[in-house]
Amino acid sequence: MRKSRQETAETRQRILEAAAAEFRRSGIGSTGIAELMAAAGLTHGGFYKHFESKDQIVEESIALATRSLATAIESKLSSAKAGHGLNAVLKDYLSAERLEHCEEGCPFGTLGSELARSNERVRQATTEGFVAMVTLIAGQLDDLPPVAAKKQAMVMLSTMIGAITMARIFTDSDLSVSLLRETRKHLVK
Amino acid sequence: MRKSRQETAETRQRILEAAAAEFRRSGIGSTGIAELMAAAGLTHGGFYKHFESKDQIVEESIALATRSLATAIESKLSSAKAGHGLNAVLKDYLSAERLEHCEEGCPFGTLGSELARSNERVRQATTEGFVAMVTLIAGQLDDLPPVAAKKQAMVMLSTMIGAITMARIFTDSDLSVSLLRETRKHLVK
DNA sequence: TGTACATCAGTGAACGCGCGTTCACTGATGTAC
DNA sequence: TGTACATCAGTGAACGCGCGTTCACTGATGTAC
Repeated sequence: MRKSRQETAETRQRILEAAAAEFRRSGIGSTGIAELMAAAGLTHGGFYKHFESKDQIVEESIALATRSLATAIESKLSSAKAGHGLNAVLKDYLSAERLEHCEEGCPFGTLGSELARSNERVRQATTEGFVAMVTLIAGQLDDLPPVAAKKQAMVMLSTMIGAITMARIFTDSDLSVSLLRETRKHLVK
Repeated sequence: MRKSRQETAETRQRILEAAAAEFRRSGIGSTGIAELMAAAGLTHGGFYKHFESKDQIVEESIALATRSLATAIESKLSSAKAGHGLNAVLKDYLSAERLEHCEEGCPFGTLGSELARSNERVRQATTEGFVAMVTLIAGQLDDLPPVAAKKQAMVMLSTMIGAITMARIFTDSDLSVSLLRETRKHLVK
């Protein structure tokens, strides 16, 4: 049952989005092709009509997830009052909702240690995503010269990532909430 | 070829140490029982004479790894001049050597996102390890009241974890080095 | 202390399962005339 | 525009492999007398 070109393209995109969510929810290694295709409403056999390998969809879905995050941050920044953009981003990123919903969360936070062991292309996509987000955040630090702003933004972003990563591990949810709150206070000052 | 009680205990410890290193090097999901037993100089079949399951050794080896890290931090703190303990810890934790040698590194940094998906007991061991390390670091912040010192220490530690996690992902080693350096400067000030 | 038997650490083959990938097949879409 | 054929998205069975776990076996250690 061949599909039209448009349907094929839409299906590919649907698989990609399902993958970006499933990988963030369950991890890259623990998410099988069958699981990810089922999340897109298909059976596993058709996967290879759209992607060459699991490696390829990992790479593309990480790139998609970082682009989504960048878009979300941009929209938070542009809808906030002047001078309050960063605060809005922090409030969103370090919120209880993001803590719970890995599948829509920051791929650096949900997949960090797995990405460090991924192949060159995946790590390259991740690095580029990180740099793009650093640039966005640095744009908000207009009281600093550009180079210093980038350095500061880089530290801020990795601080946020460390906080959400650890908060997701803790068995004590008070501790999680406290870490997110204190991190926000620390970065906002 | 039964072994003496002492030999058996030593072997168990050797397997545990090998596991703590292999899990940090290659990840929990990607490290097989056979691989970990080989690293301890044994074959896979004997594993179940010492541990009930992979889950059990994961839990015990995470606890071991966090204790090792705590010991390393304590030793850095006690050998540094008064008031320079934190700086010594930061210099060590955020060093190029730790960046390279995952197998001896901080289990939070090398395994963070995998730990978040682990079972309750593993997450419990991780949470306890984190709190123990926070207490150590808070002890150095003697210009703050105890509660504030704990909060500050908690943010500091998760900042360090975020930085080493991201630095291990980047394909651009200048970026990694820069992130570690800026994080150190940020935390020392 | 010496002896006979029970215990058990370690080995390597085997089991069952899940995973990434391949393949033959189906039938709707795309294309050439 | 209509027709005949080629293409190919999607299905589900199958393959090969690696993994966690089990098991029969070996021979050295532990224990009871």
